Amino acid sequence: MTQAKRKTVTRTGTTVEQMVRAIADMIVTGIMVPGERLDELSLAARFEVSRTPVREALRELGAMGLVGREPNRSAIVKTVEEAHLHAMFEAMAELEGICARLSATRMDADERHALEQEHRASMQLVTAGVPEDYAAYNTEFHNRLYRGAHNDHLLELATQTRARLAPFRHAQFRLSGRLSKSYEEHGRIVTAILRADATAAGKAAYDHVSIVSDASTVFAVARV
Amino acid sequence: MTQAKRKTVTRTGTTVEQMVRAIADMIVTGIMVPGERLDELSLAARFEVSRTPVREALRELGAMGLVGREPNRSAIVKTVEEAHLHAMFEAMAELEGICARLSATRMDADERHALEQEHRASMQLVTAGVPEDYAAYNTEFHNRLYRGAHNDHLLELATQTRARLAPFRHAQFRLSGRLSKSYEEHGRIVTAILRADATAAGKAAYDHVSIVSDASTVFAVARV
DNA sequence: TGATCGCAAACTGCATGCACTTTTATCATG
DNA sequence: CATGATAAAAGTGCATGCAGTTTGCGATCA
Repeated sequence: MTQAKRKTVTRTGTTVEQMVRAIADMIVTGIMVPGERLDELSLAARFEVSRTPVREALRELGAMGLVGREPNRSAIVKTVEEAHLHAMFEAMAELEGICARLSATRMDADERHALEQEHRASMQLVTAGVPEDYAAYNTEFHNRLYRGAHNDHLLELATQTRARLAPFRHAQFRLSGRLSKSYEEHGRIVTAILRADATAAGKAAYDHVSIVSDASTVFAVARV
Repeated sequence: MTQAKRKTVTRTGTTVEQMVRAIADMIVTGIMVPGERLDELSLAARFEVSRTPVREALRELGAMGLVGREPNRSAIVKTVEEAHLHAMFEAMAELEGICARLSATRMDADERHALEQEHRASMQLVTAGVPEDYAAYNTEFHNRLYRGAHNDHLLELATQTRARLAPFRHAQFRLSGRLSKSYEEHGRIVTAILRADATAAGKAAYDHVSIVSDASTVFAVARV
């Protein structure tokens, strides 16, 4: 049968897909900074492949909006300039609002139960005060909201937008007090959803993201 | 397809970009039907290029969500199955609603004026009764709404979603009466925006898309 | 000194080739 | 006659090569 080459058959498919993920990760985590050139030869060397798969990966990253490409010019990590950053946070807030609103009426009993349980459990993380741990939980919380809307496309848009904003939201939980504030805001969202109060849920989620936006912008401006 | 040799520099970018556009167009206009296989060699022959740029084009179309790709398998025109179709229309409605709501408070005088003028002018298209012409105007109308929100990211999400839905919305204006109905609904949106009534604009746009959704679903189901 | 031109190195765009995988056609077997 | 094995054909994944474009740098000249 097929011998699993060196790249074992983890859920990653082709070489290109692995590279897309790897590069996207570097951009999103800030290892690669906006404006940085991504020349094909270096990347090929770095990943120990030829230029062909690198080119395909860059093409895909371009379509994803993470890198900019112009003919006969190196791909560059896209600068999310301030205006667009604000736009993205605003869009994110709207999307979260929609997801929460729909979740309020569409989540089934299991989903509601899980949401509540997890939220309660997260209180420990707040008191523990480890930003990384809470950030991980936070991501899961929001994903739960996106899934709760029972709308695959919305899930896709929200996930995609969130991924692009990740680098700018990275340090938010280090701000003093933000951790417990976040917990409180989550609480409002959870309560509204459990009550099936769509409007309240939507508003709570919208506000939640807006606040994050304010908190993060400082950071983003400081860094870029 | 006979003018591949010399690329007229100005108009289109690279070969790949041209191909992406061409293929996307074929999918969107229904020339290529969902499920159809897009094998690299045939496309290469068709466009008189080698497989390399074809592969890159398919990669990009995959990222755009128009074609599905799995390792070692031909790319296929994506079937937007019914469940997801409904999800996408719903998401589209939400996005349009947001754009209209934001447009109501953010459009500047020029934009408002242009919106109104164009809408008025479109009445002629209704009486003329040529679905293709009205469809073209309709696209422009909606783009105007997206831009009016003054939010690049939202614009991107809306454009992207709309592109994916295009094949399923294609025949809507052939339905008897849909043309003038559409005009009326546009009118409601325009009026609300000119009045800067954000809530009304949002609702009108949401409803407008929802109705299109109903009208198109019949078509989609019948065809797929 | 500084600006400009020209050339070579670096890099991208695309073609071609080969290895491996999937699909299809053929044929043997119950 | 259906079924399963199997080999050829078709197709994808990636490497390599070459031509054209961009870029960096040094020589030339005002």
